[in-house]
Amino acid sequence: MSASTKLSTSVKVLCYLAEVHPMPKTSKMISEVIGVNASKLRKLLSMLSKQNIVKSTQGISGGFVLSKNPDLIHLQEIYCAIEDRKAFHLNVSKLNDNVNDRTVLFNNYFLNLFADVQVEIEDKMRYISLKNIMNELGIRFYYK
Amino acid sequence: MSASTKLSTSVKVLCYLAEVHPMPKTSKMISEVIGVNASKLRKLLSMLSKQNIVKSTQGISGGFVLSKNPDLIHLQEIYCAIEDRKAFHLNVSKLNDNVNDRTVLFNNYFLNLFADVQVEIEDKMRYISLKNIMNELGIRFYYK
DNA sequence: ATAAAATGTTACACTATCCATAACATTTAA
DNA sequence: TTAAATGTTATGGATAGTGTAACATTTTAT
Repeated sequence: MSASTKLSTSVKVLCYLAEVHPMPKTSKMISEVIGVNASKLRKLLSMLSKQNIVKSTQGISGGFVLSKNPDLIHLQEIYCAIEDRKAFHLNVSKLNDNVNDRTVLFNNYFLNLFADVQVEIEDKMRYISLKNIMNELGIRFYYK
Repeated sequence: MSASTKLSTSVKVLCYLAEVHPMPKTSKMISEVIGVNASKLRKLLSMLSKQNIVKSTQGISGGFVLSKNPDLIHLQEIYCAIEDRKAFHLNVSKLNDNVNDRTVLFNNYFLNLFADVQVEIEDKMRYISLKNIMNELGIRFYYK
């Protein structure tokens, strides 16, 4: 799953959980609504759970619930929860005998450039909440 | 080759061509300096040639030359020359019977968001010229 | 307590993509 | 005319991604 696909899938799931809040939904139920394999959803949701975006409970009548209000969940934290690798990733040259100072110089330059870009992307996402998205898409939700 | 690797490799090559300007350099020569396979370099350089960033001449004593001054070559045009796909690419769901209006809604939302991000990245790159980079890295070049 | 049912994680076969290189057709200048 | 360069296609091996299954672990309802 690409970073962008993971992000959009996560948002779809979270919007669904916001709509049906506070009813816990199992990965199987979500799978049927979203159309993504339940096992894969569990992997995604387990990461969101570790960052306290959703709350999971096991056992009978368990499932997943939003752990905070949609206006407190931002795209940036979703993105960081599901993606450790950066959006722009430089495959720096393997260090061998042929690597000279010049190569190191270039690699550092692009590493910095891509880091800058990354920061800008995350800044943009930091100001978009789940509530923003649902409002924009005309999805009603109930919370608290 | 990832987009970022193609970009940094291209810049390395272009800097080298700027340094030795106006002497044509063959893909084999460049390969030995940059440490990237000559065939792969030709593929990259052929794309740069189509966007008039380098000029190629075939035959004996042929090779590649910068086609304009380093201060007129910007990262954005290099990036566009070598990469058709966007940096952020949404794998939109295959359209089947299960795809409902909701899915289309989400896909459009993220398509727009990623397009915005793409524009910002390109804007950033539009203001970085090859000359900027060479100055910053302390690489002297001769042109015209 | 026990069993049912959920998450969380690992494993796996299959596929697709990537990558380095080779091979060859095409072009061009000496 | 020929040598030598680019431009493009092909290829085989490695690598990564995908969808799914399997199973251990946890937890609640009875």
